Amino acid sequence: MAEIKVGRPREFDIDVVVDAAIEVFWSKGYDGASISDLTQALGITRPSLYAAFKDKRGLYLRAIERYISSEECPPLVEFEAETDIRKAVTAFMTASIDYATKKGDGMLGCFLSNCVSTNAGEIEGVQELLRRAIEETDKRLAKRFELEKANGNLPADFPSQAKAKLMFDLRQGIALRARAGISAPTMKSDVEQRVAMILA
Amino acid sequence: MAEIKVGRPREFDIDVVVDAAIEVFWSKGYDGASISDLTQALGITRPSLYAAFKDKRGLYLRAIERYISSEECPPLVEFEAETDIRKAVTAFMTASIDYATKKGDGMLGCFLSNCVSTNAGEIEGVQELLRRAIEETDKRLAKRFELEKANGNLPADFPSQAKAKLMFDLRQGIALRARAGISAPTMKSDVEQRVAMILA
DNA sequence: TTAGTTATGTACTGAATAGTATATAACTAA
DNA sequence: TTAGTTATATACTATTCAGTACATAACTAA
Repeated sequence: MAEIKVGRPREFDIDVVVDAAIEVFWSKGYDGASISDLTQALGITRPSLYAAFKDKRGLYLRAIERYISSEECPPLVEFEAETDIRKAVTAFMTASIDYATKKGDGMLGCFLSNCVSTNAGEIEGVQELLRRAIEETDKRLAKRFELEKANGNLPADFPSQAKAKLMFDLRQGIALRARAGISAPTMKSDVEQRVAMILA
Repeated sequence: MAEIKVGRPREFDIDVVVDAAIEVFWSKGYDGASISDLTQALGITRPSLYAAFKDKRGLYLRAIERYISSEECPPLVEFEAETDIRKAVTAFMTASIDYATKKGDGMLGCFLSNCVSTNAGEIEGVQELLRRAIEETDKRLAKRFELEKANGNLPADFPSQAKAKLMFDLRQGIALRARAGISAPTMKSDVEQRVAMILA
């Protein structure tokens, strides 16, 4: 498919704009974020927004897709980066807490957990994206465990799938607690115990 | 405080109305639920709504408070009702899955997790209510474990607090998965393993 | 240059929004 | 009965909303 460019080029970087949209949706919610809120935060005009994303829903779906596919999710990245499996699990839990609490008041928790999930039954296409995000994260976590098993660092009967889901689900609890204003240090007091449990 | 009643009495049961409001907010979200949506579902007129709850936010806070304080939360109630602790934990997990998946499409998951949490940073008073809800649930769960310890059904060093939070956090994962359309049977395949882990 | 194409800026539209004014109905207390 | 009080019903208002029309600016291809 040869890309033939004609006409005036777009004046903004679409990825930058979508990143900004994530922030707006995250802090205000889908219904709470008006087009004016968005255009102001994204630094583009209304017609540009509609030309690039068709409508508000189009921008929202695009934001979710970007959030899912980007390698930005710190807990997951840190889990995969740490060489020692115990340290990796610990990093996942710690990063989950930090990520959920460090951002501004409106962006506490997790974009998927505390924003997207609200519209899963309301906006066409959201539920599918959310489901894909969950299943892919489960797989990524389990993959690492399988690798450790192959290397003999985990017992052969280690239930990678179940443990992956366990870690994921625990993270949702952390996201909700962060959203409720519960502090990082409070949550971190349970990390060590949980890591031991996950690897038991 | 002697209640002196004067004038025309309210024609609707306020608790019934608030219950209906929970359903509307849960399925449409706070911003997504219009006053017209609400009055229609509650079967009352606009002026009645404003007279009884001051404004939309007042009704929302009232709905959250009722959801928290009511004994309706099935997982918690079943956890407290079962006599055997292992069966009780199993009941909690199973009921969490059933409760999150059995309701209509808009009401999947959990009202607190998948609706209220979205507005925690946006509407004055919501974060405090959410936090209270979490802390009280943690306490209720831990209390049961402490009771079992006193009766010698759990080891003396059983970390009731940590286990309570664990159960709560797992439930949030279940709520999110339900919201994403993941089925109850799929989630139930992990219950036995998780129960064993909680009581280990 | 020039024709064709696309993005942007301004200004707008019709619909939906939260909240209210006013009149009336229905109750209580005496 | 009657005066006082409160809920309801209808109808409204001012605002905000998502989405768009139209003119203009800026680019590409030739």
